[in-house]
Amino acid sequence: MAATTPRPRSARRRPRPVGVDTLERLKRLIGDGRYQPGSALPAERELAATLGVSRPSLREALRMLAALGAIETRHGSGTRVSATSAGVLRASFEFLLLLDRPTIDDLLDARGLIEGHLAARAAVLRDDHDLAALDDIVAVMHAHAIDSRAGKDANRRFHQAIAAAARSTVLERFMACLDDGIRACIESGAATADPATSHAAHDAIHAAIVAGDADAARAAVAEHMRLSGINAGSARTRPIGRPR
Amino acid sequence: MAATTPRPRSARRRPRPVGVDTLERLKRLIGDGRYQPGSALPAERELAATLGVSRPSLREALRMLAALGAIETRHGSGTRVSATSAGVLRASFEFLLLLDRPTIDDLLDARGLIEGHLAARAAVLRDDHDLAALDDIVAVMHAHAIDSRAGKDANRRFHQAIAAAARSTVLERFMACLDDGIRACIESGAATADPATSHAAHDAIHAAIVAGDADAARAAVAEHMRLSGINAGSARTRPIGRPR
DNA sequence: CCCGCTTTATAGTCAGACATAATAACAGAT
DNA sequence: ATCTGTTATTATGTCTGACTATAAAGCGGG
Repeated sequence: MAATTPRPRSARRRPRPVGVDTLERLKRLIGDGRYQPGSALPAERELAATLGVSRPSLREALRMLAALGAIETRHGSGTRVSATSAGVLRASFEFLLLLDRPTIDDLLDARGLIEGHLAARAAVLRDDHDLAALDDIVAVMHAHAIDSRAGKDANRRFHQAIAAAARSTVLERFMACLDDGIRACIESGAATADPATSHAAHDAIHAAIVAGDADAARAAVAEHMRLSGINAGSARTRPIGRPR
Repeated sequence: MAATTPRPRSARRRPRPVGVDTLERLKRLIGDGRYQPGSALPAERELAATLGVSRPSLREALRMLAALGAIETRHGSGTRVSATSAGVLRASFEFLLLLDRPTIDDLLDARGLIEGHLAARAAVLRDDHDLAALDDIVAVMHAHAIDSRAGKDANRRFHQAIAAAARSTVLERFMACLDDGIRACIESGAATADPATSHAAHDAIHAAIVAGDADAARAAVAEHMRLSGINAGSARTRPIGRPR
């Protein structure tokens, strides 16, 4: 019985809960490609047996992965690894907004910075495929009102296409988060989008990317953010969300 | 009992799992200030009874909140709401790196952009308190080698202090995520920090912020990133992490 | 050939019990 | 009176096992 408690106090580490430990193991399995993006995970009972944990513990791990945006679960059907990493930061960011309540201006400022950089990179790095995609989207935007269903959708895709052409997944994800937050503000009535200047601004950005002019692209985005699209009114420097 | 299944097929929405539903309810309670940051949550059994759900379901919700960085749980002690939102994006971002495997250059590029902006804002917005904090940290940095324990700690606090002075929680969080990722690269040996130029670069940034010169601050950060602190070697344009 | 039923595999949910860790209260020795 | 070791309490950690609800495939009848 001499070695019943062999671990010295200094190196003492708290044993991880099984659920958390299982999360790490699954993370690793997904990261190593054992479970490919878009593919189905084994059934809960089976996976629990494979990993040697109980189903409730496995479910805790799966729920954490779902909260992180890594998997999607459908009752009766099964669980699959998310096909893309596009949703990974979103839930966390939404929560961050809830806790920190930044002002709308802060969100717009951050977005302007990042999207300007993305546009500048896109102007340099874009290939024919990117340009073709942008052309298509701009055409759709011209064909629909900016505040229509199709117009909003094209608007979103326009910004996504720029981010994709810039070849920086990290900033692309950040941008998507900010976009979510700003969109939520607009839809909750805290700010309103002004359709008037949108077409012109988008065209300017588009033209700069086509021309391969990084500085012009950055400037066009800054202009777009500055005069607008967004009228935050009196709430401009107020924390977003409902008051506590 | 006529309204047992009143929902029409068109408005049919999938009922949320109890665990997910409970997550939303807790989010709301935290967001509304019912449970203050840093304060303890009721015990699991009690909270489960209050919310009218079983303990496993509540635990799923709590685990999701923990994965999002919103709460911290300690065996035998209890669960408390995180005192700050500093950890909220981290776990998600770590997972994003695992899935997307950006290059180190991508991380450095993003960090340079954001920190440059933060430094520029800090140069304009800083108050006496910020300047005093920066002075202290710079003094500590000069007193210790950059690769010592205390030096690394001061280095991290220096960047955090700049972010704090810039008054943009959103970008501050983004920066912290990037910092985590870059730090992980350095510690895993994929890149090495070069102590030689660090002091000079930090002093330049510090001086620009003290002088209130936004452009100089941005330029100093760019210089810091460029020549730099980081030697990524052959892995420079390789995806981070171990190969799949 | 198509529609609706049945079957089967899956996630959703709960109840209850026991194990383990952290903390506070208490009794004893110094 | 103070320090220390023990004990009691309360908290989370974990599992077993059963049952329900859903989705999708298979299958039969029209």
